[in-house]
Amino acid sequence: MQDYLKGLNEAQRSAVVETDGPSLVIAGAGSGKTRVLTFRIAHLLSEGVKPYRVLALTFTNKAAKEMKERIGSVVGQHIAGSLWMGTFHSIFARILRYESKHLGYPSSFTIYDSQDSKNLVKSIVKKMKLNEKAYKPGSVLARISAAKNDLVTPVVYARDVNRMTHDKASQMPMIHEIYARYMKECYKSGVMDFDDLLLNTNILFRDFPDVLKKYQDQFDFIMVDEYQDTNYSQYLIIKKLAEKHKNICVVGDDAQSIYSFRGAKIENILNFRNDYPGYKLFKLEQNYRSSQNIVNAANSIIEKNKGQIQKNVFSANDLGNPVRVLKAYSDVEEGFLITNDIFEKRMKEHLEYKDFAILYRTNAQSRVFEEALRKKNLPYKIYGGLSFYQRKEIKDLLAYFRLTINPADQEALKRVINYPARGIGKTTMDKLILAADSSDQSLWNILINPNISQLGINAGTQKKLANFVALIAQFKAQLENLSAYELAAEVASASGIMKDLHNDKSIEGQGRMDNIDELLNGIKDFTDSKQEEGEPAKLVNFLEDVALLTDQDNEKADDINKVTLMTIHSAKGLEFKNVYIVGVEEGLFPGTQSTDSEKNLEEERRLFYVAVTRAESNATISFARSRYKYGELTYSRPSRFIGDIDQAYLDVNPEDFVSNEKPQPSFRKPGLGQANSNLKPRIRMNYTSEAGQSKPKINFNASNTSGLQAGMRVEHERFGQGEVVSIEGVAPNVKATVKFNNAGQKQLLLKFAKLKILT
DNA sequence: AGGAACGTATAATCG
DNA sequence: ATACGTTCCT
Repeated sequence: MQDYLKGLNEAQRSAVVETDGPSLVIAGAGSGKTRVLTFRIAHLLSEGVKPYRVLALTFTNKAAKEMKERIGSVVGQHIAGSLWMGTFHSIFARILRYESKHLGYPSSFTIYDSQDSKNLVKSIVKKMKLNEKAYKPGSVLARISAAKNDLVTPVVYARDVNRMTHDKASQMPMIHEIYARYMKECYKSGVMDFDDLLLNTNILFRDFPDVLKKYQDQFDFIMVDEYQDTNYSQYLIIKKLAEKHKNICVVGDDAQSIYSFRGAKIENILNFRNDYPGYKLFKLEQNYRSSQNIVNAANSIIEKNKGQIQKNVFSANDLGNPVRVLKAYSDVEEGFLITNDIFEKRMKEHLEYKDFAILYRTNAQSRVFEEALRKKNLPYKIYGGLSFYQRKEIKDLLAYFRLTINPADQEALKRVINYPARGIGKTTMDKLILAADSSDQSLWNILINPNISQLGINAGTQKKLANFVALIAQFKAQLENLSAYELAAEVASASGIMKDLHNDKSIEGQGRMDNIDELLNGIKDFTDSKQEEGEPAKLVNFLEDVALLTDQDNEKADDINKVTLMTIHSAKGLEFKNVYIVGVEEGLFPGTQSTDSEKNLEEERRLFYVAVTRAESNATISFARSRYKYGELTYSRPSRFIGDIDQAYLDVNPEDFVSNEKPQPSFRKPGLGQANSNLKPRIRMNYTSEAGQSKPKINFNASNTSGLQAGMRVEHERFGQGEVVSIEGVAPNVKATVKFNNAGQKQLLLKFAKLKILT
């Protein structure tokens, strides 16, 4: 049973088996951190700890899902399935739904994404008649977010001298007031933003000790991954939950702390010893991922930072190749150089596309690489940027879903009340909003109020409003009866979205239609698999998942073997054989915003460290002497970070570093690159190539499973072939446990599962 | 009310 | 460069 301990080194093994009391695991890059976490949880479970008494917080949903599967393969999927494992946001959203009544929220609260938040801020600024030039929604929101992450409420904010001085200095003295109104509007609309999920959890635990006690009792063991990137709000939640049993294990690496811009406090990991005296310290220092050259080069970078936890990361792998530095004259040439290199290396070394990743500082840099890759016909996938769920047509449909679940959701209402066009315009909306504000009610309440006729809206428009209300009410009435897919399909057609897109015969319109199809297919998949596993598969459940998705959670099956393009931030935790770090220039990496303080610069340097340590065999750094920014040609010098790398591990042409030479604009031949690059519609490959991919195979005919018995071989549409382990339950809720060859062990409800009996 | 045409501000990193 | 907002016209 304890075979899994055999493959671990000594430090890893201690970190796995010493589960009592507080532990701090300092995990250097590539040191097998995920294995340790996985085995530690599996170890707990195999010792008889109940899965629902284990809370494990990860950084992304994807990480949680993968870890769950790995744990499941040791202890069984059904056990792993009952773990409280997920991101902070998803776990505490779940708790907040159970406990929402304490806070006066509906349990069906919906979640604003950052665009919704921005729109709300914008409308508040307008209402307050503030200067819209000075109060940029993004900046205002950043201040509000920072306050929330520090658990500073609007009242406290107004008394906080530091914050107020800061706001005055940046010409936005009224932020505290915007903040107060923002909170009020969210409350009124029954919505939370991302930060609220954590803030409200804190409020819940602070004001309702019984509730806190319940969860303190429940969670015997708590584990937190990427602890160096937790903010104060997250820190305090964990601290309170761990207070009773004190079985808390945090894992992290101070050298990889890269999220201070969203409130992460590197101090949380540095001060762990003060919070939990008597803690055990485990240091994972052997890097199994990268060659010696890469580890050494990375070490020489991070050495330039001060105040770190002492550690000695080393590699016992091959020496490997030095870190290579490439110079390009322009951003376009950079694209060609890198893609050529990938093309040739793949041929020469018989590698696969998935062995290559292009990492950049900002999403805006992805474009030239996309174009270069496309010209060379190399398949690629992009993370970040405009994700699938941020597309207009998708957001429109999701807004209908949100409104169906929570009609008070104001941003959702504003978004779709006149889409597809139904003759409800600005004038009408202004009247409604005025009424909502003066009576302190949600827009929806105004709409369903019989006194609506007194608002001076003409009879024709009133009729249109009534129709809209009836439409949403009709959807709402079906929330319980219909599955997620059934209701979603109904909403898509009855709302008129399908018809509207169908009428648009342009290429873009066609693409939008495909996207809606794809979303519906995704919901179908969601519904099928939840039903098969005997879990709720209503629209509410789908929306819950979608609201908290990250870029990385959208990966498609046939996206696997492609070149990866992503920001360095999203590459954290991942690894690739060959990594290209591009745009390593002053003013871009480090960015101009980061060069003003040593603290910011150190974070940028950690980011660079993270980038280099993603590579297993080869790391290549490139910079361009000129590039387009905001549509303007700019010139740049190689980044100071390149100089941070010890020359011994570097392969660079010294001539490229004569950085004072005058850049030569003539290198960009007009007509090449930029000029002819707008030939094709800019649709991302990873979404175009597989519209309809998830549609059920037509010729899969499921067998009648009434006579299914343990030991039989079966085939499943998505999970492939497997063997029935056991059958339990009485009709119609018979459940089969099936061990699939590739997908692991699953429990399936026979009334939903489509299984073909093979033997 | 709703669309076309024009002007302008904009892109850091994320759940 | 382009996405977004405003203005103007129907």
